[in-house]
Amino acid sequence: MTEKSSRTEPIHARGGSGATIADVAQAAGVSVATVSRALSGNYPVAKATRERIFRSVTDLGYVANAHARALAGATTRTVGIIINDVADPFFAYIARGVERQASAEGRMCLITATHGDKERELALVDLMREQRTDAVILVGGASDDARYRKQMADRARALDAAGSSLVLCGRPSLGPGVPTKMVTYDNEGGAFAITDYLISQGHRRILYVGGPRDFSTTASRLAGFYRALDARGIERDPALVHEGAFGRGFGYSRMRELLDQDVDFTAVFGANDLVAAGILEALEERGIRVPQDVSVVGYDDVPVASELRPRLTTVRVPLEELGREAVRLALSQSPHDAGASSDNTLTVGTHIVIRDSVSPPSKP
Amino acid sequence: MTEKSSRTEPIHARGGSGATIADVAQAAGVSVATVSRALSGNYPVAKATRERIFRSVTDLGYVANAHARALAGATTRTVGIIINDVADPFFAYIARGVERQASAEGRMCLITATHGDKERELALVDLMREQRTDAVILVGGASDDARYRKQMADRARALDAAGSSLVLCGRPSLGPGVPTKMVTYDNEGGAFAITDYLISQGHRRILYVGGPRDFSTTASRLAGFYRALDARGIERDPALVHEGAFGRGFGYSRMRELLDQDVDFTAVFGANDLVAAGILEALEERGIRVPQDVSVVGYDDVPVASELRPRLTTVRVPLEELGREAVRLALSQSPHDAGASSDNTLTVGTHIVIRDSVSPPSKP
DNA sequence: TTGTCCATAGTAAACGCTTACTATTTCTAG
DNA sequence: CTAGAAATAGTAAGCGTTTACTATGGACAA
Repeated sequence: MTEKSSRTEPIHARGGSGATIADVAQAAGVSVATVSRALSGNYPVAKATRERIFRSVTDLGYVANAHARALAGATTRTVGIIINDVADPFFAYIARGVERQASAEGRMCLITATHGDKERELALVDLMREQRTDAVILVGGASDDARYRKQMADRARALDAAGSSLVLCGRPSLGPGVPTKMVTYDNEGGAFAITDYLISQGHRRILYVGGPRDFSTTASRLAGFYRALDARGIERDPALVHEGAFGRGFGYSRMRELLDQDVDFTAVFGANDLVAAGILEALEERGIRVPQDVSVVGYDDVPVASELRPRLTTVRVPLEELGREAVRLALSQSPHDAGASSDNTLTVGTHIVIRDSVSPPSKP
Repeated sequence: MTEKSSRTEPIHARGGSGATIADVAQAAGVSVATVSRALSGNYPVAKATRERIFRSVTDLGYVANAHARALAGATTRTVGIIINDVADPFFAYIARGVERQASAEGRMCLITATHGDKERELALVDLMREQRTDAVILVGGASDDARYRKQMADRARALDAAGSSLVLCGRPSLGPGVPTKMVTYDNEGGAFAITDYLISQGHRRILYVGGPRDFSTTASRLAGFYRALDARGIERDPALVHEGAFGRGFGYSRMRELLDQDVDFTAVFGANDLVAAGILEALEERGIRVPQDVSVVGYDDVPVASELRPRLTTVRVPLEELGREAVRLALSQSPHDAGASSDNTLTVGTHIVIRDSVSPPSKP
């Protein structure tokens, strides 16, 4: 019996942390190596021995120390996900997809929130790096900032060097040569489709409200919006485009202002469903009927869209699917993207769902 | 130079995991101990040395290995939270509170979901135990099952023995003597208040719909409901109570059945807002006006409640606050509850919020 | 009988960090 | 000037696992 294995009480007496593998080994009368093998099952252990070990495990209520395991072994079986806000349905559904797929692949899921703070986002990536997660999934649009891009690219490289990977989910590439994987949805296409639908119903003066300025998501949706106008030969009118923020509050207050200013329009494109909800509220408050007097559409198709009255016509984004795919891609062995679009970037489609908030304009 | 410090490449060449503290030490020309001290800042290090070290750290893109740190040091700076579903707003708001408070206290947050599976819940507690989280927060009602209770009690003891703690959030105690902390909200009181409000408006025949049978949350809400009836001398009618599930779908389908059966009632108490949303939908479908023909109330005051038309009168539960408090309590040094209610159990209040879904009954 | 091979089990060296001791300077007081 | 106290650095012993090597004892073939 060596000195080491003879200790019976922890040296630092750290509040009596639970049983260790050594305790189990002692109780079962075998070496720690044998216990480790019996537990991981990747090496033959005699049946009788194994049973004795398992009995000791339950008797002692032993669970392995994940940190020791991570330190000694290879992988941590954890994926990290960074979102804006846990309670925002857009992110919550993506997180659900990530959580489900991760747990289906036997991983835990470390969820953190940036609350929209870019610096915090960078810090969180580092935190996940410290945790040695198998992958880190970065969700949601990104602001267009060169310094930020460079910093994130550095982290992508560090993650890559450590055998992990950075998955960009619904946000633009960090540039060629930066080792990332990407899963996105057809933002521009959805915006095009729903704008075109509005036009096909006879609308010509369409207000675009919401979405932060210089933000990738806003840029794509606006691009689709403009493309639809251009395709039908409708002039772009800057007075009709009102960026600002995502969120119900923004939709409500900006719509009120616009109503006060007597702008001429027959339909409103809310940058997302929450903005559209705010728009609907402002409209309702002024006694303007939807869709009889003005039509409204949103984007994302989160549950509010169908709670609203009238039910909101919007663009469906397969949020949960997006999260699932992000994990699949992250955990797949495919090499990272090293530039030109390889199969490391996956795009899921969007489509419009027609409900009750659009009709032909009353004043044609 | 010892053998150990002379190694320059990792023995297992594990896909080139990032720089280690030894690399930083070498680059800065000091010992690892000094680097460790400079980084944690809990021991004096000469200014020049410290600067040299920090320079090497950024040069190498070094971040500490959280697992090694957890293994060597005391705490993991992580709290675990177990909820039903990330995308259910009830849980999402609690999770947001947890996430915010945890990050305010410099902790990470491990979020997992049970999808309503009791076995999975037990397994998740073990997973968190493996992760050696500083605390594990268990959210939401629990089913009343002796075997389950015993198993969870065992885990509470194990967690306690390991210096961590189990926080029960919005669920009943595991019994006297089990070391847990609790934060709850006044479920019964809220149900009483809103039922009493309905009665004060003149309602006598009130339907109660939703909530799983043998579930702690359902039990408390029903208790409050009954207490209000009793207080006003209204007879309890079993035909008016319809347990089943939380969720929009249940509210919708059960309400349809009830409507077909011609049950006599003037108001409906939805076990939560989602159930109430389903109820509203079924009512709308049949052309029954709310609140003119029947009044409806919900519980929780999640965002849907104010999206609905009519806006739902409901009971406000300070969800985010609940999550925050759970973390505060978990991380506080107060000893665990060892039986009789000590200050380890905290109850936050609920109150009704009156909106547009209730009016006096038309047929009095 | 002897030599081989297989099934099991044990030994001990990492993994990357923290921290109790120890060692070396450099001050500061007497 | 010098003893003793700071201030600053280094050494090395863990922390709880995994796993490459070794060791042991039969079973089995020759």
